[in-house]
Amino acid sequence: MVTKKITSLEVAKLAGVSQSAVSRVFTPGASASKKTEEKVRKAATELDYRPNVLARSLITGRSRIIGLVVAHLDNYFYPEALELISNSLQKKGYHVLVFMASKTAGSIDDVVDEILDYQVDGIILASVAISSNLASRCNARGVPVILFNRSQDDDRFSAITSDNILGGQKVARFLIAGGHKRIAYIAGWEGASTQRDREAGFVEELKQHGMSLHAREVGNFIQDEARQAARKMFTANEIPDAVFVASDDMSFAVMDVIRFELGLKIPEQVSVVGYDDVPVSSWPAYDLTTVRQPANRMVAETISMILECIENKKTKPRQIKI
Amino acid sequence: MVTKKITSLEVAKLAGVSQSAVSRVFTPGASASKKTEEKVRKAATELDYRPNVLARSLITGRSRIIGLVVAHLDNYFYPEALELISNSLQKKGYHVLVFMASKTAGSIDDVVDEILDYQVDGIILASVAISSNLASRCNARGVPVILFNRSQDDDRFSAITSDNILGGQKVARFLIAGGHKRIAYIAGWEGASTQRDREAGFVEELKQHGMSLHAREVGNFIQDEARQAARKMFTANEIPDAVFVASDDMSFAVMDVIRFELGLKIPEQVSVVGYDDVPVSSWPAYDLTTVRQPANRMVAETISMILECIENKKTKPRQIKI
DNA sequence: TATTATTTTGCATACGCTTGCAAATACTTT
DNA sequence: AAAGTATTTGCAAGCGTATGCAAAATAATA
Repeated sequence: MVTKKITSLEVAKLAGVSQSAVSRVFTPGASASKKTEEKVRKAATELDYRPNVLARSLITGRSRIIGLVVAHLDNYFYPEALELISNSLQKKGYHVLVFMASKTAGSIDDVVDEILDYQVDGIILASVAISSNLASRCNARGVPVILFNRSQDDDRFSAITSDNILGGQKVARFLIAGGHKRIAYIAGWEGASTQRDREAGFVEELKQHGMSLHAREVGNFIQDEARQAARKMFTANEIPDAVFVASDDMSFAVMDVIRFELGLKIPEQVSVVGYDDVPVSSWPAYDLTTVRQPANRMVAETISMILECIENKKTKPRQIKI
Repeated sequence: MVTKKITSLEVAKLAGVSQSAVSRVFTPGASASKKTEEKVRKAATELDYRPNVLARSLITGRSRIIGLVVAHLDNYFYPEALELISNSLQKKGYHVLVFMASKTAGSIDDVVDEILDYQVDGIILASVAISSNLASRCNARGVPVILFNRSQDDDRFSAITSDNILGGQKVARFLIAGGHKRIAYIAGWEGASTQRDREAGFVEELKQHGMSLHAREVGNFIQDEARQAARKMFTANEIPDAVFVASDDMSFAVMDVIRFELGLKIPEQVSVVGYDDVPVSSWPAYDLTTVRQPANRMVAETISMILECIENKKTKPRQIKI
């Protein structure tokens, strides 16, 4: 039960070679003759040996671990992203250390500190903001930080987002084309760049067509608050005939209020448009019109960017819109 | 930019103490005088020093990393569980290394190998089966393995499940009490213990009341297949007046088919009962009757069990039903 | 075959930390 | 103040691996 740990040294002994030889066999790109390689592999299998990644990291300085910070997994856009990210990294030989961050400001910094303790090769922040102080700390340690689905006015790290402004514009055009006159908006958390851009694009495009928001509430990307917002908005004097909700997640809550609490018909009396295109939105019970976030392309971009930063320390951070 | 790494030695120099002293200050339970502690902490803050977890692990043999294998994040029960697990472990000073496992059998073993490379202190398999061979390898290395939401006839590892038999029974009683006569079942993947137990309890309880399944199809826990199953089941000659679906995730697909493809009323013409109680099920658009899986209690039990195994190597694996 | 160019190998050191041990310091007690 | 006890400290070894260097083995060339 208390089985001894198998080290490269034991394998070396059994194979009749030096410890370095064993190491070389398991280090891609190192030189070892066919013959020793064979001997070593045989011994390794026999002893069920596998190199200790941690010890290796200590020397190489690379852990092949990527820290991922996620705020809320209840918005279904994130499980999807997480799955994609983890899978892609796995293929490249990296692995994901997950950290949950409550939205309380300070906690993020603590969390990132913990991440750094693990000597991660890079950090992905999914919809999470980072303090300027912490940013420099990561920078100082040469750990690249990438913002996923959020951008920040700080050129010390890269940010991957979809083109939320364009997305907002498209929704506006869509609703205008549908002949809607009283167009409303339910915002997400106003600290989020995604929220700001979506709204900016939306309002801007309305303006281009000589229209303005008929009503506006804030849902903070939280279903409960979105429900409140919807109740307020749709019990007012003149209710909107269309509403753009800043995330699918909130949209569902809004639709529920509109249909089941207030008894209005969607889309006959009110049109609802969401954002993200999470799987549920295509389920017939909601059948939500929504703006597709190209999650897989965003993830692909994120991965390639973070790997590039890791391989090549001098890569400059970039902000990418998809 | 290429900032030197700050090691305990540098802190020691600055603080005017030995390197061991620094280590002791950062090792809970080690002895250090008030005075040195102060000096060290001051120097550490000044240099922004934090101990290297990896180096520490190399010595202590504990990495404070838990490997978590998840198959599919698209069933919303798992994001929830993942969030809970990660949060709880974080509180205990552990962290989660996530691995996605495609359902293809072999890949699980590869994945677990990769996990072991990281010298994890324990492994949690969420709804994933493990080969017997691998089980012994983990055992040999003294790495506890815990099955979450699945059990297996192998007493080398612990398993945490809810009482799926009881759950199935309850559903049967509920439907019988509702006066249903033609009760059907849509199964999950038949290799899963959760599926088997749910069905066993369900069928058993029907039998107790002198009834048997009116129809049965297999959905494999996959929405597409559940849809197929529903189509087949509800276009037959005598359609069921109630159906128990082995997971919420499948239930939604089934409901969609019943309501929107076939135009039947739920619950007037057909009753649908699911399993898991994922958040969506309580949304009014579905308003699904479902069996609550006590996710937080299951997680709590999982955590306490795995920690116990880690602290105390001689803890025997146990199978727990909640 | 003798010579040179190339590849393979082992030795020894280092990565950043913890920990047993013994010396040194601080605190009690008579 | 001396002896004894408890606490703190530094030294040095070691965790399991990668890697520069020089020696040894092999391949290529003359």
